[in-house]
Amino acid sequence: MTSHEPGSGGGGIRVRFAPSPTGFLHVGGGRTALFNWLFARRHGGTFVLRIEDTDLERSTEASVRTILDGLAWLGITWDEGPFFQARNIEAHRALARRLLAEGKAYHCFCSVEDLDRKRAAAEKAGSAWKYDRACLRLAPDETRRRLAAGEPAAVRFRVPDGPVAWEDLVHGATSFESGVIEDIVLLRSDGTPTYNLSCVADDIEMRITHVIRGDDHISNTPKQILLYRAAGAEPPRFAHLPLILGADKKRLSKRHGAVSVTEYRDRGYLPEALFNFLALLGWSPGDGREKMTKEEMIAVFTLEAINRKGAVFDEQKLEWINSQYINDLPSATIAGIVRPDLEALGLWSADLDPGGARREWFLRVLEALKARSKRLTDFARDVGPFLTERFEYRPDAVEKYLKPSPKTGGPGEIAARLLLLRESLARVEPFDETHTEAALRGLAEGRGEPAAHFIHPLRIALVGTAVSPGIFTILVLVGKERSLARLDRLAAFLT
RNA sequence: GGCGCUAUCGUCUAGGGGUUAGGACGGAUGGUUCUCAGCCAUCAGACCGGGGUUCGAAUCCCCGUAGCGCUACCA
Repeated sequence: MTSHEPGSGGGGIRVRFAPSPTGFLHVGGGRTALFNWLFARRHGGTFVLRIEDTDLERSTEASVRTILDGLAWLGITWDEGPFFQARNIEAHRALARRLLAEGKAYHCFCSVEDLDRKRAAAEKAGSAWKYDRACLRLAPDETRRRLAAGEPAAVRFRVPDGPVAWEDLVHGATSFESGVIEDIVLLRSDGTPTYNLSCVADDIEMRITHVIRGDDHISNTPKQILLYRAAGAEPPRFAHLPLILGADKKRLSKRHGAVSVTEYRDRGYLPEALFNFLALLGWSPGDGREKMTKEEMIAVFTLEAINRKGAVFDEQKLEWINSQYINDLPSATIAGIVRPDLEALGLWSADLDPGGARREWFLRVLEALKARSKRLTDFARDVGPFLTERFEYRPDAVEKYLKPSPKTGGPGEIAARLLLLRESLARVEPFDETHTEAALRGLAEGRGEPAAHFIHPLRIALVGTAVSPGIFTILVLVGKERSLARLDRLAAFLT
């Protein structure tokens, strides 16, 4: 509907996300997928998922699963695939053979050991190493003879001279002198294709029009463009995304903390929040909007608006966005989300289910907890005292409000206050916020004391912490019977 | 070392010849208040350096510097 840009006709825009299944879905990979997805959706294009599993040693099925799970969780849906690159190896080999036949590639008998040795020597001498094309100079007869003798040979691409330039959709004009590019290996001596070959062969076959990937691929791009040309194919457009950085401005990695998408899920982040945060890492709509739905992003997304500078992953901001999303969530939705956690803690019961006797009440508890929750995991942490009598008095709360002080007196006096409060609350009817508040304040006033002298110990009696939603809100939520019992319990604890 | 990319508050960013350089997170202060969170208000906080072009440069160009990335028969 909106695809009238040049290049979008005749088949439309096709992009791909091509992770290698050697681990979890990294947030950097997630963001790459996200930008590809946004771009495809913006232009009514096709988003292809391709698993680059040509490194059989390191690729695992578990990794494929976690990547797929991560994408699905983020709400990134693919139109085609997942395709497994390893299954396309024959096609990759065929391309290499063709280049060989056309004289655009050649056999190389140099051993990995020899190459390593030469490289190390050059490095020691302080000079840059590039493959010396020793095997390019071999006489055709000799090559044939050694091949016939069964000597293992890699296939190298003969990199043509001259500049290679492209108009990067993020960076603008970018160019390399191909003199600095060595003759890359297309086929290893065991006959398996390497990344650059497989990538180009598949992108050609899948008719990819836009390659949107990380900045770390910039130096692969001239090699691949040369390969496209050699293969007689039109190179796609390229867009290189800035890297996600840690606080030290180095590429985000495990030593910076959590880097996997599923890890953020487990830590209580909402997929919409992570998606939103990741999108804003390097891209902005330009009008100051921050909290945006996918649809709003799709409506205004352009690759040109992506920043060229690497962006530091700031978890504080993620947490803030997450709290915004949590606030918008109906408590019934939150109930569904926290249920597994509560079940694990043995705190769930059937009457909390939809339609259950305590359902309404439970939703009110969640509602009360919502404003101060930054992550979903906060609910499981805070909801305990509402569901069970088995909760502890937090040491920091005891330290803050139950220690003897000139103003509040010692434990005996605090306990006496709690008992007075208990007596007064026992008479409150109905037991709602207005009436309980009137009772407590009336009691304090009558004794010429600040209400806080009753409120703080009451909070600890009710939930064990120095922090909670409004005191009368939780008082009503805990309910009369249980509140009175808890006042007794704390009074007993103090004496 | 070589090649490449990048450079606006601590962080994410807007702006792209003339602006009091705007917003958000985080921080600080005040207000609301029973705590915390929230909310409201206010404050502090930036154009890497040097040259050029220009009446005028954060913005365009060059040089430098710094950071990062790549430099595999990994992807």
